[in-house]
Amino acid sequence: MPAEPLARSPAPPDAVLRRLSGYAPLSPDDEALLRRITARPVPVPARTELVRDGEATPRPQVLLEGWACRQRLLADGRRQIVVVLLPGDLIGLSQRRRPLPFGSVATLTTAQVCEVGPLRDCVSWGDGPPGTSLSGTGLPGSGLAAALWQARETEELWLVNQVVRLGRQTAYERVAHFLLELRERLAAVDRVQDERFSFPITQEVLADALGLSVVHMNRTMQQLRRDGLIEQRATAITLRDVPALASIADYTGARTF
Amino acid sequence: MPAEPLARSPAPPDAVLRRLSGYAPLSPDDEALLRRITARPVPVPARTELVRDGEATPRPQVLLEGWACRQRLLADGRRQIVVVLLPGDLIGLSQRRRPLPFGSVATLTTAQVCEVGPLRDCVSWGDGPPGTSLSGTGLPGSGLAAALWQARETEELWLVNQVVRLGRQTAYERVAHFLLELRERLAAVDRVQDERFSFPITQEVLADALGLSVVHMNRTMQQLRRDGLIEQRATAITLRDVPALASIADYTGARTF
DNA sequence: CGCGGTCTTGAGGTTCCTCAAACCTGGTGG
DNA sequence: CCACCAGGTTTGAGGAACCTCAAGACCGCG
Repeated sequence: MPAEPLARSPAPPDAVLRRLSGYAPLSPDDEALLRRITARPVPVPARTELVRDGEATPRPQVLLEGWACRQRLLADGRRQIVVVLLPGDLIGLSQRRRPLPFGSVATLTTAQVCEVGPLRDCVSWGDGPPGTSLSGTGLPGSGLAAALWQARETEELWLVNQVVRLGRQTAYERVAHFLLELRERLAAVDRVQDERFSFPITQEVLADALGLSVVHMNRTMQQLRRDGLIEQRATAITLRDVPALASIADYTGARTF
Repeated sequence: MPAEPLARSPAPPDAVLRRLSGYAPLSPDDEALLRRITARPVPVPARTELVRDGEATPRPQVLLEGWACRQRLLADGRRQIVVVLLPGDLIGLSQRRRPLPFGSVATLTTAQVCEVGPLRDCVSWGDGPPGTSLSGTGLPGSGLAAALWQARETEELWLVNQVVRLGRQTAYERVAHFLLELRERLAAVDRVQDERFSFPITQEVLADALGLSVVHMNRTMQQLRRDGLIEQRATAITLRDVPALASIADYTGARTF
């Protein structure tokens, strides 16, 4: 921990480290590498494009502070946010043989971002679950590679959740489900206190994430407030009744099962 | 090609091989391995569960014939099909440290399935794009590992497509978009002739995939037929005007860009 | 011939959307 | 200090898209 009395309140040390160590035990070397790599974050304003759509070889980056999203725009201007990215999330780690229209990545708020090219070079993904290295043990490997693998699996889970929300849930259910997912993800990087967390996005963004119009988004949020399920003040939100929300949303977190 | 005059019309040799070799050049050894592994397909009836939801270590399988899907069920019976699986698609290749609610995998039609455990053991995913092995060349590696990697990337693309369809497109657009995606995927395994391909699923399945009710699904298909965009006979479908469909759906294929 | 599964049609209702305007809040400049 | 503005939230009203319920038609199959 730094000795200087930096009074920045929203700076729980190193979101990435927290995230990844939650997936697999990291060796001191792994931790040192991560700390070194993320030592020089760069401030980025809101609405900045971090990865262009169709880039085959995006620069590997990590989001240390602030929110971002992966999104796709339709020709007529409609926007769908595919997934919201939170502190500790990795961006552009996987390269492809062919450019694919995965959508662009852009910041939603001012953010702290860090290039982590070394992660791509230093880490052998071969240690991830399907690899040979540890297949003898029958268990996924440990260390940075395993954690990165698990992070990728988790990202896929978010996509599945998003599909279910958009395909088969009502507006009310969608918001509840989405809030619970955010809560779980933010808790993993120590950003939830008493079911309360920072919520720095506009209803327009929320609407684009959940496939709704701004107006309906607004009315749905009001309903949740009236029902005593959430409470919103300034740029923070409190989930007043997590079990009720979970029941409404049919929420199955990553830890359940 | 086999010498026996097997009159089975829908048996273009080895969908997996076609799929994977489209992603990266395969060595003769790779091809031999694939052929050997998929030599003994097992027939499976429709509506058979291939992977249970939440399984951490699913058995690696490959779909050689027929259609399947990854789906998630809500407590009240609503079903969302997350992704449709076609001949040549891989199932359950990635294992996880923790069981995650990815949804179950089930056949939609009678199918030919093959267990491919060796793929998990024999292949070092470390040769995939983010690995060290070929990072010196600046290009993703070649061979089976690279192809498997690319297959995984492509699956993620299907999820993104699905999110955009469900979140921001009308029923009409969704169907058009979905049909174009199927066409492209089936073409990759040589199952499209003159924009015509087998389409063995009911409107109920289609509805569950596209987040619609059966009734509305039906009316939407009728509209597409009336507009001369598609033609359906028995269990096959013909796309009569691909450019028009692409324009309606704002379709960006995997090859475009 | 009857039967189950699928497709189709009709009618009425709900959810969600669009358009439009009002309101609120924080910041800026006169 | 106040007028003004921009961005965001809130409200109202009417309409479009989509849903549910229910029944009938079709079709392959035993």
